[in-house]
Amino acid sequence: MPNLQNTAYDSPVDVLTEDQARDALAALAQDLSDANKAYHTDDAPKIDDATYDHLKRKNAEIEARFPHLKRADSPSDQVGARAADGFSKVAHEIKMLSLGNAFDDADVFDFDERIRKYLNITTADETLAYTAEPKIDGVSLALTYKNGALITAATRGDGEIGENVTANALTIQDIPQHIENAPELLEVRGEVYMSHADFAALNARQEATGGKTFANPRNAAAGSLRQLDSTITSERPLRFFAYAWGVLSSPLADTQFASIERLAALGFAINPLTKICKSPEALIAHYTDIAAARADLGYDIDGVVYKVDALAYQRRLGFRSTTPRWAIAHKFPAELAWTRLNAIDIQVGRTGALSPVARLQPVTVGGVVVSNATLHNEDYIAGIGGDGQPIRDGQDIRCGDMVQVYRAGDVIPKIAAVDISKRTQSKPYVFPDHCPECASPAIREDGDAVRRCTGGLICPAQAVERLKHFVSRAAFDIEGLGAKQVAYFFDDDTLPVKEPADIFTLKDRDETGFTKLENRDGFGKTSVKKLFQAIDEKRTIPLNRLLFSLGIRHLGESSAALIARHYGGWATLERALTTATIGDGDIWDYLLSIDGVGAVMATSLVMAFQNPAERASIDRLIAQLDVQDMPQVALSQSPVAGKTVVFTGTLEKMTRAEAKARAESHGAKVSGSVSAKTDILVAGPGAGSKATKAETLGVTVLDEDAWIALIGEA
DNA sequence: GTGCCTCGAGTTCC
DNA sequence: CTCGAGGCAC
Repeated sequence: MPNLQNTAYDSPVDVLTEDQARDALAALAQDLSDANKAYHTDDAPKIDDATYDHLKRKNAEIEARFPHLKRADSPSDQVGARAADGFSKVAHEIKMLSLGNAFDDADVFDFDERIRKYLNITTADETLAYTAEPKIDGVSLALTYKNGALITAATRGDGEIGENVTANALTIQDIPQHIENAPELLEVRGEVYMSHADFAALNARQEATGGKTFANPRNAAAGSLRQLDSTITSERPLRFFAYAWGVLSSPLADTQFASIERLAALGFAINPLTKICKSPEALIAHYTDIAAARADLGYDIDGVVYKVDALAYQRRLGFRSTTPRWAIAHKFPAELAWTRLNAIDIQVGRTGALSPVARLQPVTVGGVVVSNATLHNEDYIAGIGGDGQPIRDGQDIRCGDMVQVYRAGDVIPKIAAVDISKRTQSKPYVFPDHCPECASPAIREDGDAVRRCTGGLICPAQAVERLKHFVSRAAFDIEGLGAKQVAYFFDDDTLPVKEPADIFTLKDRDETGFTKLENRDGFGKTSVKKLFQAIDEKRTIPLNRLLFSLGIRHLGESSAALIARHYGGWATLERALTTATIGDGDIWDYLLSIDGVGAVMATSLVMAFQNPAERASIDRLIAQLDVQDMPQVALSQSPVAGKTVVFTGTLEKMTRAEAKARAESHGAKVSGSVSAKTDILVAGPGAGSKATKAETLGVTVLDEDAWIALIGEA
């Protein structure tokens, strides 16, 4: 809590005596540090943003007047404090995607083969070339230039929305503020990084001044780029390599390599190890060269990126949901570390899944201290992979074992191997067959890898996880009511929140609460008022979010949206699912006719609405809400939007997969066989029975050129 | 039945 | 980020 008895907090700075100022700075350092800690570690801010900013400004004012009183632990030097609140958001016009991964040579050959198959290019044909360049281990940044002037710099964020760090980017030497002879609009993408030498010097400096040291150059680069005060960023030796582009008013060139060279000509640093390779063998050779040079580069890299060189091919290959088809990252083998497995704990998830977690003797792997690792499931501990094949040479994992840890994808800690020569436990780990939280039997269904608690709604662990899911970002996303808070209310005897509906009755119940919320530790009048306001705001909720929030098994964010769009409103959806029969009838058939919905999902959905206890809980929730209908989907402009299309015969201008992907991007549905539902048949040479059938049914038949003209593509 | 591709669920550390 | 499972095309 702010140290309000300290009068300096409210006194004008210019009347402070030196002693008062010294006290005030000490109190501010303490309060701001507490606030940061609460904000970051407890997920429960003790003071609101306005107060926080006020205190921080006050601190800066006092320091400005009494520079010699500035403390070693001054809050103005603190790294990462509430930075996320400080930057405005920037939407990426073209999404910043991640890349698929290759871990060995075979994956690289597969990549090449996939591309050749998609484009219908044989190995003998040398028109297919790739670029290969080191994958810098830093922070991605998108720089937008208008008429040659740097307008915005945005971090990747979630790929769609990033943070505006323009002021900080302007302080980076490698990033030109003005460029000549550039397209009117140019978005340059690349990586911000810190060299090993600069990283070591920075940490030494931080240590000397009592500042925070960084675990590795990437964290240092990320932390420096996200400083709210750009004068701090300007003192950090950040560098930048350009490797891609986003929106452009005119093309840079017609190959990847030439485009990057063009960026170099415009004044951007590009990586000197970028090379053209004409075969997977050449890619792997360059990878080996880069791996050999890795230690001497002077900056961190975590692999080599391969991209199809011809932009025309890149365009044809297009994108999968989260990655481009025309690029892949060939990763270096992960760093490994040995440590002791102290215990195996079992966590219970929202769906009742029992997940084993390894508690490890903390160990540094890849610059980060790891103390937990996922063990996935029963079979994984026993040494059996998902395909039934042995993993870790079939070795099982026991408590007390020395295990080798790595971070999969440089993030998730996993166990690579076990040293059985150091084993002390003579018996294999026995996976519990009862829920550790509610003691209900935990069973494993046929063909299922996970064991699940059968307690359902009565299992407290499941109930809490369901609530956490309910308030999560893609569901109700109530500000100030995160996982920590829901768990707090779940265990609170005077104001219990046991199911979603209880969240919306909190305010009324608080009126009669024994110790009113605003009088409790960690809450205040303002924060409670804000919380109730945030809850009220979410009483109006779109159908897709509501459906997702219910936490029905097999129904994730995108499937919930799919179902919501098909039914449009709560009343329609509720009526249908309440009266549906599993495996039979019109409603069942309709559910299965939705592209992307199968029997498993449909069963799960119907059961949730027809299980009396679960249904009662849903009804109590709905009584508190105003569920919004889904907006009518804006149909694509294309003349083929909503039409069902079938391709037959030989396609000469594109492959099957490509034709399908492109038709779908215009809103058409592609089917394999001609039926009464078919709108258009695209027939290439050699079309057989399908063409005949189409004519009988009166379906429009087009040749490939006519189809391309129709969808308006050259 | 096999082989993509996408989604869902669970996980770690900052 | 990864694995497993669901859904669908071949």
